[in-house]
Amino acid sequence: MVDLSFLEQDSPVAAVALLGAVVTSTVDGERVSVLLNEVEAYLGPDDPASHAFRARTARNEPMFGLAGTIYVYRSYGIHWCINIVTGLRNDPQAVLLRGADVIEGTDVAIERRRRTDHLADGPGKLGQALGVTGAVSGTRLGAGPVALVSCADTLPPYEATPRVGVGAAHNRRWRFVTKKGTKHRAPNTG
DNA sequence: CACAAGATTGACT
DNA sequence: GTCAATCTTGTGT
Repeated sequence: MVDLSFLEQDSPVAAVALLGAVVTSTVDGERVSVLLNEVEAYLGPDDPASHAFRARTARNEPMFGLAGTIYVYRSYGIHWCINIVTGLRNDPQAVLLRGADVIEGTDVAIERRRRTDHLADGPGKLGQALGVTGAVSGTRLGAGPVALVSCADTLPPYEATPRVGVGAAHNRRWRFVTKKGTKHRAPNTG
C-alpha cells in the first residue's frame, strides 16, 4: 500500500500519476495484480461525460467521497468498470482504469477472462480480470479487495489525448496512455 | 410505472 | 465494418 495523498489532486493530474502503478485485487483468495497503462480522467459538473455531471445519486455517490475511494459501475449491463476517486470530498472526480498488463495471477485472470490474451486491455476486461463487481464500489483502496500496491518510481513516457471527439458525447476527456508499443485503438474516430 | 441511453466487448460478415 | 448482448440508472408521466 502506498501513500494515497497524491490522489487528492485534480483527476487529470492524479490520472497521470497512476500510469505505471500496480493495482492488486484479492477475490476468492486469488490474487491478481495489474500494471496500469491506460487511464482516463473525469470531473464533475464541468464534464458532460461524467456520471456526476447532473445529480448526486446512489450510483455516483462514491465520486463525492474521499480520494482513494473505489467507484465501480455497470457498463452496458455486462461489464464492471473500475474508477479511483480523486480530488477533495464533495468535489466529484474520478479516474477510470481503462487498460493494464497483468503481472501477477495471470492464470487466474485467464480463467476469469476465458481468453489467453487481451486480459485487461479495456475497462470491462480489466474489471473482469481483477474479479471486481459492484460490491466493491464505495470501498477504499486497501480497505477492501482492491489495493494500490505501488506507484511508478519514475513516470513512464505517456501520451495525452485531451478532448477526443469534441462536440460528440465525450466533450472533455483526458485520456492518458503509456507509450510502450501503442496497441490501443481509438474508441471512435480511429 | 415506462422508457431511452450508456465511460463496452466480442462475434460475425 | 457492423451489430447484438444485457441491465442499471435517470428522467418523465
